[in-house]
Formats: sequence, structure tokens, C-alpha cells
Amino acid sequence: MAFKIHNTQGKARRGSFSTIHGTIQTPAFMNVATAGAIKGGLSAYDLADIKCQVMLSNTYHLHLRPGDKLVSEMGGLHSFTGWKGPILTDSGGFQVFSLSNMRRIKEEGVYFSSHIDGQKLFIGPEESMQIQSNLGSTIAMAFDECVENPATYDYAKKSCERTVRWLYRCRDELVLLNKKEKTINPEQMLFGINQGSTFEDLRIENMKAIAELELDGYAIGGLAVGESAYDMYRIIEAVEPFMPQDKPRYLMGVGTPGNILEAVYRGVDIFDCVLPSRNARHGHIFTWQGRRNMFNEKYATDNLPLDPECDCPTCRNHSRAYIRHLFKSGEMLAMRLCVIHNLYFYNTLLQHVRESLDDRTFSSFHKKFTNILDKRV
RNA sequence: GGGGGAAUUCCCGAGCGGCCAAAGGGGGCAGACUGUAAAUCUGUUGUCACCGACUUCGGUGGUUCGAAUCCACCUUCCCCCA
Repeated sequence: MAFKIHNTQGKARRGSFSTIHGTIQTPAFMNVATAGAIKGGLSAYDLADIKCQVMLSNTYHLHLRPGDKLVSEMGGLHSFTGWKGPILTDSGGFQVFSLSNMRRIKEEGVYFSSHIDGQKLFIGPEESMQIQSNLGSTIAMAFDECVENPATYDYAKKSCERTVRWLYRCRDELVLLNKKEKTINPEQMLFGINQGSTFEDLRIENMKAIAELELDGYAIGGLAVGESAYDMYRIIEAVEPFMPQDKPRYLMGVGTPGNILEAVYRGVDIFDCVLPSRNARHGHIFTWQGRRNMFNEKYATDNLPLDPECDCPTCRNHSRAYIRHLFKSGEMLAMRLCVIHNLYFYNTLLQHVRESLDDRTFSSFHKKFTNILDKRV
């Protein structure tokens, strides 16, 4: 079995997930590299320095540019980017949400107008699987609709039933693709995605339906799209009992350090989020004392590292005053240094979560940090 | 020596009698960002007793009900001719 649970504390699970590109220790954070690179100027050779276990890339974006066929010709995403570890590719389902004003959803799939040049393109379940197969990622995500919030009950129900039909098509297509001769990763795995907006009964019904497919893992999608943290935790709690125990559970797009601790506490194993990298580029950093905005005047003559409790390459070498100056001067190094710090922080946070589960101190770790990490200092 | 032009809020720069505490940019200060159309976006930036009042547009003095805007002189800077 690919996924193994080492021990649990309450709902929280300490596990490992083996893939042909290496074993992922869970709970884990996946580092977002939408177009095949972590924004802010990080190369694959930087990923070890930020303790990255898994890289995440995007089907829609790589299909548009440079094209999945080209990536395939270049030997697949691993060869193309130089990252040899596990890669998860998101299916394009999030773009159904984020690019909602330039697409139309039909039963067969989604018609997009390219956000780059307006060109018409179609992505359905089969297309998404074909693209992800060409990319050769470790884990492919099912093509879904990330439903916007708030949604009506009727729309959420219709959408999530369609997403289930799409899931069957994704599964069937991937079985075929994995058997093809020139397939880059013949062992590409598939995760299904739970939807149902903020309606507990829809979420549960949907989870039961997709669990029948016995996929490699299960994700909770459609959260952190504007609903309250209370609703997010409520939905996780509602769905969790119906998620297979022996498969990794991935909460898509979440979240703040506090969100992640709360979700681990409720039984989630894997996360990804653009917050640490995007905020870093905007000068906002995460530390063990809370969040900081490096643009703030108070850091102008502050000679301490970003986080005195951090030993990332940035904190080992540079002061807050210097990094503030780099931002003020428009130096791209500012972004790179802060992205390195924030991702190191997230990956280290999850490492501490794992260690606390190993020695059964997660509950006090959770209690100690869940509130302070999201606060501003 | 002669002729012409210009001085605006931290900076650049609009404004050419009332709708001007004064466009726009820059800079400053602050906020947002959750499966990345984001090195982006938003707010704010004379003072205060801040739904109102007060002091600002090189200086001084005028014209006018009313002036950053018109007139006179002064100061400084720029350009052209000698």
C-alpha cells in the first residue's frame, strides 16, 4: 500500500506516502510552481534549501504555455524543470473558478478563452488527463469544478454531480493513458476531489460517491474561496468521517499556518497554498511570532533576521533592514529571499507537526501555535 | 547691455477669476492577498477641536464680492540676441 499511517493523535495522522518519485512524509505542504517554477525566482536546485517535498504545477497554465506536448517532448515535467521529487498537477478545475468570466461549463467539459490571448480552448476530463499524462506528474488531479462561494444549494448539487461524472471519465481515461507505450509516467496516480460548497449533506453524499472509485487519494476542494474559517472547519469535520482512512487526504489551496494546524487536527494530510509565495513577493512574511509586513517603517533599522527562530538561508544571512531596503529599491532579490523564507517556514511548520505527532505532543503544539501564527506583529 | 519665459502642496507637474486643499505621476505611510490572469491590487498623503474650521500655490503691495489664477514692484532661475 502506497500510503501508510504511522500513528495518530485524535483525528490527526502521521503517515508516509510512497510514489515512484520518492516518499512524502505527511502531514505535508506542497510548494506551488504553477508554470513549472516557484514564482519569485526559485530554481529546482533551490528546493532542497526550502525543505520542499512536493512541487505542484498546473495543467491549464502549462497546456497554454509552453504546451504539454512540448513538455512531453522535453521528457516530461521532471526533466523539463529539473525537480526529481514528487510533482502533483492540478487539473485546471481551479481555473474554472478563478477564470470564471472567460469560460463556459457544459456537460462535456469547459470552454475557456485563453487569459493570454483570448484563444478558444476546450478542457474536459479526458483533455485534462491527457495533458497531465503528457506532463508526467506523479499525481494527477481529477478535473472538477471549483464552485464559487456563495453558491445556491441547487447549483452546488448539480455541479457536484457533474464533477462525479467527470471523475469517472478521468479515471477511465487515465487507465488507458497509463497503458500507452510512450507514457512518461505509467504509474501516474489519480486523486478525486470532493465538492459540495458549504452544504454538509452534499459534501457527504459526494464523498461517499467518489470514495467508491478507490482512487490513490482524496482531496477536499472548493474551500478557502471566500467562506468563513468556521465554515471551512465545519465542512472538513462533516466530510472527514467519510474519507477513506487508508488514503492520503488533501485539502486544496489551504491556507494560513493556523488553517493548516486546524485541518491537520481534523484529519487532513496534505496541503498546498499560494499564500506563502505570493505574500512573500508582496513583502508579507510568516514567522514563529506571527505575520510581518517588511514594508513597515519599523523595520528600517532593524538588524535582526526576518525570524530570529528561523534558520533558513535568508535568516542565516540577512537582516530585516536589508530586506526592507531591497523591497523599497525594487530589487528582485527581496522577493526571492522572502519566498525562500516563507516556504521554508511552511515546510518546517509541517515538519514540526510531524515531529509532534511522532512524539505525541501534537495537541499541545496545535494549541500553542494555532492562534499566534496568523496574528500580525 | 537688450529681449523673452518660469517660480504650485515631499519631488515632478496640471491648473489660467468662484465647482481648488488644488488633476496626474513619483515618493512616503498603511492594508489586502488561501488548488497563482497577482513583482499585483486598494486606501491614504497641508493643519486641527477632521461631516466644520484654519493656513498654503517665490516675496510684498494692489484690483475684485471673491485670486494659485489679473496688475505693479522685488527676489531667484532658464532661454535667445549682443
